[in-house]
Amino acid sequence: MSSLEEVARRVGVSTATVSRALSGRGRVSEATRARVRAVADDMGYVVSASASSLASGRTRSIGVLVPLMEQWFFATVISGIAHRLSADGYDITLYNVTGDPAQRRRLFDESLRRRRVDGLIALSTELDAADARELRDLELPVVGLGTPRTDVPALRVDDVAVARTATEHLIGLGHRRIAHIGLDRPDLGAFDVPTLRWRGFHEALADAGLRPASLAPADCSLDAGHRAAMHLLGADDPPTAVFATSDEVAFGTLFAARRLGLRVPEDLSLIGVDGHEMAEFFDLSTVAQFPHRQGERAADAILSLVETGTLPTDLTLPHRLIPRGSTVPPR
Amino acid sequence: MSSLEEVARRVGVSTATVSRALSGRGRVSEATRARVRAVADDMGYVVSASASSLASGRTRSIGVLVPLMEQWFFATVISGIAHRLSADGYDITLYNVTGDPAQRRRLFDESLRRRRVDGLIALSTELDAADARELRDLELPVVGLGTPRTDVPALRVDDVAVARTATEHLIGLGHRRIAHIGLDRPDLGAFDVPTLRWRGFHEALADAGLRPASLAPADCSLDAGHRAAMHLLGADDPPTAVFATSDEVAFGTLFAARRLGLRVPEDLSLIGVDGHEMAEFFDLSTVAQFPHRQGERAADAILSLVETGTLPTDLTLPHRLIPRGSTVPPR
DNA sequence: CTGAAAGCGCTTACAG
DNA sequence: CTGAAAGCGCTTACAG
Repeated sequence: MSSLEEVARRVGVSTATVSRALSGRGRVSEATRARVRAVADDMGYVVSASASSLASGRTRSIGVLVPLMEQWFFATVISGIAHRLSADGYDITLYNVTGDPAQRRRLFDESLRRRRVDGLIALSTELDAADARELRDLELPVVGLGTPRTDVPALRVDDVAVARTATEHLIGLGHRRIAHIGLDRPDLGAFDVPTLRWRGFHEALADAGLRPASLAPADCSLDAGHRAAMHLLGADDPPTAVFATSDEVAFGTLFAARRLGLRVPEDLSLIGVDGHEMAEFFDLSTVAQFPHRQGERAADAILSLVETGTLPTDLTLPHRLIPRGSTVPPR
Repeated sequence: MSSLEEVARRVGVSTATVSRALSGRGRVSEATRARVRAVADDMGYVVSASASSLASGRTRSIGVLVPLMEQWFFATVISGIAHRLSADGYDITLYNVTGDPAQRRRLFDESLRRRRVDGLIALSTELDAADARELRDLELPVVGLGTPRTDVPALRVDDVAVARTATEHLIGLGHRRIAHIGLDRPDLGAFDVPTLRWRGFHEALADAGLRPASLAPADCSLDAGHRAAMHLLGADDPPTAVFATSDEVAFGTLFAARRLGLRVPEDLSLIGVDGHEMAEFFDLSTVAQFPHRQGERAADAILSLVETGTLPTDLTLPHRLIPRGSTVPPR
């Protein structure tokens, strides 16, 4: 015997009424609703997710596509998403997207087709036109966060402005030989985060009549930052200031500087991006972007899309310069 | 019309046969199976998660209870879990457990009762007898990881041994005034991780005929470690060595030492626990415990419990001393 | 090896 | 406001 049926029997109403009373959809008299609630609570009854999903077509679960969940930034975004979703009674299903194309195919062709989620948040995941079409065919709403500009709507910080802010901070302090550790030789037609930061860096320098001292390639990890910085700072005539594309890259740069006997900020000014919790301890200047809040905003957006079919009007994410001891005028 | 029905119609067999062919359960001739597969692939057909779950009682999803997912340690464990689960076609549902008792009640009384998952991995979450009973009533298999000793089976590192290893390393170097930054005044009846590490620390000192120089309280975060260390190291007659209960606490200690003008390792030897990626850059000695692998092991265990009803025989997790530059003999 | 049919536990038009 | 009943899309004994 189904439990809903048991509740109905005990209260003396139909299963339809119990369903309405418990879900809040459809009209039920206040008295009936109260009795149903009381009996259900007493029995410890909760609707079965799969039965409810099958009948209603809604799962009350949101999927999150995430590339590197060990990184502080993504872990913090996910925490923000979870915080907001659980407040609305939604579950969160994690899909770890690796670089492996076969795994990615399986994700799109199988996992998402199983319809276990009502909507999707894609974190820094590149969705090409085919992906976007597939999601549209599945009628699966998506919201991106830090995704390159594609056909799917996305929340974004203005990464060009972020990079300009950081770079102009260094210029304003009097630096003239400024290097970037982030993306090298970007595809100028691209709109991914590292490319946009590269662009902002170049624009700020150009506006000031400066040319980049050098550009060291690195992805966003500590390790890559460290390697790039060892290379950059170990060369002849190193820059007096570095704009790192993330705080983790900046940490790597810090370790490299220390190993090379360069002092920060005396010999080298350094600024990152993110507002990493450890940046404060390193006394690292940064452009903060509040990832926990970003997660909440992304959750708001996907819930709005799933429940009302509309997106919040403002999809812009804030950022803020936080100057600390790692950036000073050059000697 | 249901899609399974559509596949059946196209192949010219019953839906029962399609179901068997696609799931691999029950006998189907190889020829039939191949035709069904081909048509299903061609149509892009994938079973509906909710329909399949409702009919079979299995969700192919595992829930993960996690207290602090922003922390590197937990994020890395989850990544290991996800890696292993996705290889077996299982989804992962994240349940963020906060300190809020109401949220915790909701988790047990509602979320888990919805039966959206086949099993549960509890990360460092204290499950009391009532929780364990509730899970048993729900017939929801659980495996703990880093959970205090309770009624639920759990994978564990031997935390007493971990702490002994770290402490004996310091003693072996010749230190006599050794402090612990971790738990202060533990409940000696408890078996949670910080308490066990506290115990190992004390045992190692006692065996060497030493007494703890001091004990500074801290939870496992960078911030708490920093605060505790400022207090401990700023006092008269500071210790010559510190055993920090985690690498993040050790980082906080490192920042505190720097702020107080103490040099590591010249003025202070320092060792942590975890094997944090950043420990290498800080040249921090540590007792590594391989969280990614822990996640995989936990996933293995819950899958085994869900699918065969048995646990792997060995639930012990390894650890290993990694001596680095932060620990040297005292002056 | 395969099919007919019941059933998993809900939700939701439809009718009153 | 409430109920009878169909239906959501599968799985699985049962029978052959």
